[in-house]
Amino acid sequence: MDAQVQARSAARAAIFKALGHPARLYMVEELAKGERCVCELTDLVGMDTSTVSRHLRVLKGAGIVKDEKRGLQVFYTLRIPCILNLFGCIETVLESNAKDQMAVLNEA
Amino acid sequence: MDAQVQARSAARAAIFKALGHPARLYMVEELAKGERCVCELTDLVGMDTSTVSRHLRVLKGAGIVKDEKRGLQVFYTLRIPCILNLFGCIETVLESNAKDQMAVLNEA
DNA sequence: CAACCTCTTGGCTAAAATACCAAGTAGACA
DNA sequence: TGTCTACTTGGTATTTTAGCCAAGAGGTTG
Repeated sequence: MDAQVQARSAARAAIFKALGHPARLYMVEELAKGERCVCELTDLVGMDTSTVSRHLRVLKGAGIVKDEKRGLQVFYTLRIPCILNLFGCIETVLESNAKDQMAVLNEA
Repeated sequence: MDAQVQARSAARAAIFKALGHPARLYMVEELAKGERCVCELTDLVGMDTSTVSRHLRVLKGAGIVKDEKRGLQVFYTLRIPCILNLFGCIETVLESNAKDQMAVLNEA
């Protein structure tokens, strides 16, 4: 793994990493429906506002969302809609995992 | 975020999380070309065998790869080829980030 | 069966992520 | 101007992740 390959993998991995948290992923799904302010997302995930704010910063840092302040509120938007395409394959993996789990249970 | 939604997001996020490490992502890309034994992957990423083995366990735990022992070696294979479809969108995000970065530089 | 090879696991340490509360910032509005 | 609202940041404790070395497990081969 030379320096260039390393850098490429690191850049890609950073995006997956940003999506690799339940609350962040859920917020991304919600943002797919349209822009949301921090307060809405906070209600949605049921964590402290400060925690939600930090999660949003991670998503922003990865380039997945962008923010815009209007009045007192800050609205977040999905920057790259194709993120949603990812979910199809993820679902396939989950279904496959579930099937394997069933197979294991049947063996017992 | 009720229990069911929480569980669904957690399951999905776990897969992204597994992909969210440079070495693991690189190995997935390599496995896209065909099965590889641990020793080949170890050479490729240039880490300790034990570290590579642990990374592979993470990928296996997420249901992304499967393993098969043949003789002394253990061969890993991609379990769900559609994982590769994910990269297209990731690349879009990276390109978009790069553009923004350029814009910031030009402002200065 | 003894030496060897490939891989996994135990043990440990260092670094990073996550969550909360408290405090700060910035804008709205009486 | 003072206060309220929406959000971010500082500080901190806890948990998780990542890496290596050493040791074990499982198969091969002389």
